[in-house]
Amino acid sequence: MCALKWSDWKPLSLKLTPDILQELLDGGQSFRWNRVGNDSEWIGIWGNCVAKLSQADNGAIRWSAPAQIADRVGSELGIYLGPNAGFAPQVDALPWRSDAHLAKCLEVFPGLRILRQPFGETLLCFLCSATKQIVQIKQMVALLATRHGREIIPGFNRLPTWAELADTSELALRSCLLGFRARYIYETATFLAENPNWLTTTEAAPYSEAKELLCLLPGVGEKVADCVLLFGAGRLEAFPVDVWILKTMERRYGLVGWKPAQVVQFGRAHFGPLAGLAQQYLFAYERREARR
DNA sequence: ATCCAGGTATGCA
DNA sequence: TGCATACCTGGA
Repeated sequence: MCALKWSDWKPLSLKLTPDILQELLDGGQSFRWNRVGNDSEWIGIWGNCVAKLSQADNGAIRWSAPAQIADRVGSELGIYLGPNAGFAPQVDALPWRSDAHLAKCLEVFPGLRILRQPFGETLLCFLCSATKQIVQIKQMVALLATRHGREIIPGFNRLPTWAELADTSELALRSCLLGFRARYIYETATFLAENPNWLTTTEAAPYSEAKELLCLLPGVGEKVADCVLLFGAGRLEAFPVDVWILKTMERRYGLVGWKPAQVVQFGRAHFGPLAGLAQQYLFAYERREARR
């Protein structure tokens, strides 16, 4: 066995505080980033990519990847992390001038962005997410990769493709800690195996049509569909409403007793076509308050 | 021990 | 259309 060779560290035009980097990588958008040791280094897997991020004291972030795939990872990382300039123009277009709470959230998490993850695996991850905490979702996803995904480089597996999942069984999936989600994932896999272009078509469809299509899949409701479109297709108009956003809307916006569907309407009307970006800041803020 | 977790589908008024 | 309940199971 030979030790894995990593490429030299290269700079990213990304600079964040450590806690905002954590919020970005491990705050519920993605589920395959972990700290290396106990310090300022992270290792993550997405698609066929493996990368390490390292943060200097001034917040500047560098990346490295296994030498033999470093070129590819380098260019994919640029897509994954979003535009070099970040989301500054989009953030500025949010209604923070007339919304003091939103302004506060933007101020507390400067530089927070929306990841652009592979569509199919974002769907898989959020099918795992129903009534589970991030830690547990990460366990499920890790088991899926270990048991059913192919090796990218020694020690690192990608997630199984939908075709590969269709070749497993509901029972095999249940043993990946999935519980009742196993049936959803298996049935979705069966459907996608019979409709090979479905995901590609859906990803390319206009937002509302894509959302309707996703909601046809077993286990996919409004919330999951919006997460998949926001984190896996860059659709910033998607406004996922989970318990945290419900709580935020109740506590900060006075929408006591509103149901998720009503909050979705409110969000789109109040925050506009980039509502999903606002959602991420509100979400991060509410969770931080809860931990205090 | 017991309770809950970033929902969704289903059954019943 | 609206509301309650079941669904799995590892952690807190």
